[in-house]
Amino acid sequence: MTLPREQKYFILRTKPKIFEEIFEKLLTHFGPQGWWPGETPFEVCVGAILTQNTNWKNVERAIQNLKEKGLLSPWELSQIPLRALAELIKPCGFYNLKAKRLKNFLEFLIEHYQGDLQKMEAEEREILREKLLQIKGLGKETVDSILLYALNKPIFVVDAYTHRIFSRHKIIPEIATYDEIQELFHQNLKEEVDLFKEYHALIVACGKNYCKKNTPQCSACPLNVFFS
DNA sequence: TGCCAGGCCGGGT
DNA sequence: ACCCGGCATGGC
Repeated sequence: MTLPREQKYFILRTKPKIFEEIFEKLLTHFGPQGWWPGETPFEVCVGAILTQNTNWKNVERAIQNLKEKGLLSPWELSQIPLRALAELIKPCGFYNLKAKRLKNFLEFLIEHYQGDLQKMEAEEREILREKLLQIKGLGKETVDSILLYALNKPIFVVDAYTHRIFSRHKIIPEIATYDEIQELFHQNLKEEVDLFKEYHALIVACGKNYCKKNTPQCSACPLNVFFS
């Protein structure tokens, strides 16, 4: 796939190293982020599902509730009734939906890997990705977050911030799809887990602090130096 | 007060 | 193949 649409926007022609340069600029500005904010791979999986279209602060509350009840492990969490689970994760919103989605993921994890994320990690990346995408409620971003941050697979996580920041700076077209954006990162970066982890985290930092939805001018953004 | 947040699904064109 | 409403809480 080669971004057949709107190729005129494509800045790589004149700035072939732009993806690496942006990473360096963000890293210098924000410093290392050390993502994902979670103590265990399982907590990362739970957080990835709960944070769908949701402020991370609210997700922290939900996770804290689970932690206090000692439910933050696959077997424990699979035992709690759906209704009770929904009640516990209420602070993160969409709680009925997300309770079911957690259950769907747990069912898959236990059925195929006996609740052992290390066994899941042993799977080949693309095979596992396709399997995870079959789970109802897990889309590309959620699955890729789990693959990268919980299972250490080299795959780039694309999110709303990635799309907004890179399209706003004319690096990608507004209509670019998830797959197209992801492929650009893969084509223009070394395929390293730590790089992918840090890069996505830095994009989120930039999106939260500067490239906000309602401030299109983005005046203090450290990336403006590329387009002055 | 209203808009936004680290999406995804299902039904309708 | 897109497009859109629904899902829901808490922060600013």
